[in-house]
Amino acid sequence: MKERAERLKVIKAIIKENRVDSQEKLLQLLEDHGYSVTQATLSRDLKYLKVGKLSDGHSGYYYSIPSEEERRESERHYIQDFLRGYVSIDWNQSLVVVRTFSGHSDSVALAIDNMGFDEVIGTISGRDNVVFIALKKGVSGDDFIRSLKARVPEFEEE
Amino acid sequence: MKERAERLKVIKAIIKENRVDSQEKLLQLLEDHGYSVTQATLSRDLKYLKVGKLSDGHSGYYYSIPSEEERRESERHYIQDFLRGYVSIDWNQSLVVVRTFSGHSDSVALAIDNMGFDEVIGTISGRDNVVFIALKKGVSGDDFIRSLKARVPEFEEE
DNA sequence: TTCATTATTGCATAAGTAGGCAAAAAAGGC
DNA sequence: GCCTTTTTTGCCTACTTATGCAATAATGAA
Repeated sequence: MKERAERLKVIKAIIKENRVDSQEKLLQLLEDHGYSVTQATLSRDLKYLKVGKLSDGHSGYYYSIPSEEERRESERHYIQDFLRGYVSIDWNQSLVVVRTFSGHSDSVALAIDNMGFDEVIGTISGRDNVVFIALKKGVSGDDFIRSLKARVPEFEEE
Repeated sequence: MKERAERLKVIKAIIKENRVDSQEKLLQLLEDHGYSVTQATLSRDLKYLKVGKLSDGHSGYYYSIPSEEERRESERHYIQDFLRGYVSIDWNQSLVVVRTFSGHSDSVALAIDNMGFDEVIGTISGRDNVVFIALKKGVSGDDFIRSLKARVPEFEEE
C-alpha cells in the first residue's frame, strides 16, 4: 500500500502551506484532501516526519517540517562532541564504559544523552574522565556498539 | 517579585544544556536549582520564552530555545509576504479590507493568519485581489491597524 | 499608607498527543 | 496461489500540555 507514503507527502505540503497547530486541525485538512485517518496515525506520521512544534512568536505554536540541514546539524553537533572527547570504549552485558580525554566526560555523556539512543537508560560522567552508559534490559553492549557505529560513521573502537 | 525573571533565565539555561523532553522533567531540574513551581507555570514560562519542541531525529522530541535569528526570520518572512502583496487598506468597526496586487490575496491572507494577531478572528481571500480580515468582538479597525504598524514598521496606509 | 490595578501562580480540568495491543493490510517466499 | 512475516492502522487509554478561574503578590498612584 502506497497510501501512507502519499499521505506523508500531503501532510508535508499541508504543514508547509498552512498554519497547523493541532493534529485535530491537520485531520480536517487531510480529509479535505481525501485522506481519512485517526489522530493516532497522525501522531505517528508527524513523528516519522520529525515535525517540530514552534512558537510563532505571538502566543501560539504551529507544526513545522525541519529542513534537511537542521536535522544533519543537530546530529553532527552531538557526534562532534562525542568524537572530540572519546578515547576508548569497553563494555559488558549491561554497561558501557567510555574513557575520555581530560575534562570531556561531561560533554561526552551529554552527547550520548542527546543522541537519544533507544538502547540507553541513562549515563553518568565520573570525576576521572569516564562515562558509564547504562543499557536497557535486554540490550547488550554489542547491540549498543552496533547502533553507535551506525550513527557515528567515523567511530572506531579503541 | 523578580523570581519569575530569574526563573526564566534558569529555564533557558537548563533547556540549552540538557535534553528536556517534558515539563515534568523540567520541573525536576528546576527543583534541583531551588525553584519550586507547578507544571502549569512551566507551561506558561515556555510559551513566554517561545520554546519549541523539536525532533532529535531519532524517535524523540526535546525542548529548544529559538535563536534570535530564527524568531526574526519567521516574522520577516510573513512581513515580506504581506508587503509584497499589499496595495491599500480600509476598515470599519469590525472588518478590515486589504486590496492586493493581482494574485496575491492568498499569500496576504496567509501572512495575516501566520502573524497570529490577537485581534483577528479569521481571514478570507476573495477571487478579486481582496482580503477580508474579521476582527474579534471589541476590537476596532483602528486597534488592528495600530497593531499592524507596530509589527510591520515599513507599513504605511495607502 | 491605602486603595486600585496589573502580574503571577496554583488548582482543577480541558485539550492535545502518544503508545500498547490486536486486527487488517501489504509484502515476500516458495 | 498460499502461507509467513512485516507494516500499518484503529481503538482505547495513558501521558503531557494548556487554560479558566480565583487567590495572592507586586506595582503604582494619590
